[in-house]
Amino acid sequence: MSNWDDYRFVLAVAETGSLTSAARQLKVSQPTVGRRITEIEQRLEARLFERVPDGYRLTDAGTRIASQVRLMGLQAERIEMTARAPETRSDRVCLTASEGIAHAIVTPLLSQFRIENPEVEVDLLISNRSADLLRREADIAIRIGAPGNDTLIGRRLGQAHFGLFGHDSYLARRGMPLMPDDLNAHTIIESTGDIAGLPQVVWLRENAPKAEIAYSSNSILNQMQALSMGVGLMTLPTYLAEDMSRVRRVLGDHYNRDVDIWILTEKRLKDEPVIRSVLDFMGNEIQSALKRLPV
Amino acid sequence: MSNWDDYRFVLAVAETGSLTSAARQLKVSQPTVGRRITEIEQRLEARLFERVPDGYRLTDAGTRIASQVRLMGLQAERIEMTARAPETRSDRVCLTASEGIAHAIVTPLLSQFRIENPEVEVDLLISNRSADLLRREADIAIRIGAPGNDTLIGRRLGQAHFGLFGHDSYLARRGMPLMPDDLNAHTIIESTGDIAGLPQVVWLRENAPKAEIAYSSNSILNQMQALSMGVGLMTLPTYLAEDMSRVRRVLGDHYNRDVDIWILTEKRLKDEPVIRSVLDFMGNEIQSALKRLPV
DNA sequence: ATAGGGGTATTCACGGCTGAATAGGATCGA
DNA sequence: TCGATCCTATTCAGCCGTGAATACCCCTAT
Repeated sequence: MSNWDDYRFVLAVAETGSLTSAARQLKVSQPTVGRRITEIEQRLEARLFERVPDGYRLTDAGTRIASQVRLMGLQAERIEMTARAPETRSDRVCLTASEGIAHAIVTPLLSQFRIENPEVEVDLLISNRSADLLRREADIAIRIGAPGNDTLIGRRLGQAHFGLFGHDSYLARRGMPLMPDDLNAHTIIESTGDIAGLPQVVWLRENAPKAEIAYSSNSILNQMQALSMGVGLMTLPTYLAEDMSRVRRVLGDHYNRDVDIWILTEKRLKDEPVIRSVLDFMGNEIQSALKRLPV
Repeated sequence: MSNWDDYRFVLAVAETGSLTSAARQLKVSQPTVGRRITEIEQRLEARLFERVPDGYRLTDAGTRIASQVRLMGLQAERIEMTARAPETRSDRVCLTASEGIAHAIVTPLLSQFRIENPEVEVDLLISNRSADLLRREADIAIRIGAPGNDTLIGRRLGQAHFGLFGHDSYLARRGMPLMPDDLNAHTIIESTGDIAGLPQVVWLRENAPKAEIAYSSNSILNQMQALSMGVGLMTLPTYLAEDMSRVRRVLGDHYNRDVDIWILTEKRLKDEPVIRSVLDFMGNEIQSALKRLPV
């Protein structure tokens, strides 16, 4: 990992198509650009540019890398923006939760919260990446699993229960699986992206390696849409399943996973009164909501 | 915009807490690190570190910037990963669309597509950032707006129509707004995050600057949940509104925005047969689905 | 053919960045 | 109180990366 600045040169050459014009743009000399490029090609052990008579052209590998570098450039710009932007701490609280938790638990609670605390504005950020707190894109997170980082603190609110579900139309067509092995002859709805690594998802994938995958997405709510169209079987927490019509649980105790739900915040924020009020309200309400759930 | 490499130094000092140990980690000398830090502080015109007796500590501004720099570091790592990873092209097609389009249009079409093309696996990525194609996290995007980048090509599929909607329970309680000005006495459901800048969202914000914001989120489907609980008024495309019960349109022609829907892909990909099949199927089906929509 | 305008590769003097050395401040424990 | 041990700031010789200059390659228009 050395010299990020070289990437700036890659970007310029990729954009302008020649060392000379890249040098003009970067306000350095042409030999310098040339050297930097060969240097980074050696470091990455990959040929990024093809030397053509009228300049430098991206190779296939180079194209792939250049698109990544472009993002790095955007991030560099964002840094400068952040530096120039004045420090703001709004009286607005940003809460983040996964799609499913937000849909079934947080959104219904939020309107109640607003009635009791009309002066607090709450913004709900749907996201499955737990980096959001550290990035300061959110102030409070409701997540599966304990704080993984020591700048975060939190409180365990209870458990969510996951089961495997199918729509009546699917089950009528394909029959009801009775044992985990039966899943290999079934069709499932798969999770990808940020939610691909959740334990309940991994279990299904490992126990039904031969099952056909009919639909895969990073969005639980969209998976539920596919579920209710009878596309396949799907892992679902009971708090989402109980509101769906004509969907029933399969495999019962053979597929039964419990996960801990936590409410988290950054250490620095925990004593701010606005944060505190959301933290306490949401914590208590979700805690009792989780207790009411079927197991 | 100069010398991205300085950010690497910022990161090291932020992590280690002193010039000396950062120098050790970066395998350069302590004065070099010190110079680079003061240099970038001057460039950004911001004090990133506080000089404390036992080293350098991030200031508040520094903390904000450091978290951005960390992302740049992740991106740098990703570049190196990309460079080392062998070129792979799976037979899986990744499609990306916004939450709402995915929910109402793409998911229903996907099961049909699978029946006609059982050999093609399609993965659906829900996202509102249009960078996904450039990042190569997805192969095909269905988006609002034309390709903004010349490595992308696409085809216009038609228009979606946006209106302002309220739930019966809300309208009974608060009355029906008749003119745009009336909105200032109403409560609205607001879009934040990636979808905050969409034209239909901006229109509402500008035309109802005094309206109370009852709920704000980056997820349309969660906003719809709030809408159906009668929390407030909300901007919605007709393809989502038509499936909601007890929700009716307000302001009629006074709030009426049309946006173009496009299907996009990267130039290099457009001739791959697998991509082609998804592109054609989705393009045609969405095109005729959009034509059937109420205006 | 040939001149001219695009480009890259190579050379070499030089200026700026680097690092070793050093001075000096703060804290801690004997 | 003093030495040890962290740390930063400053200095200055030396080296490395830079840029002007140049050779040369390729293409095109005259």
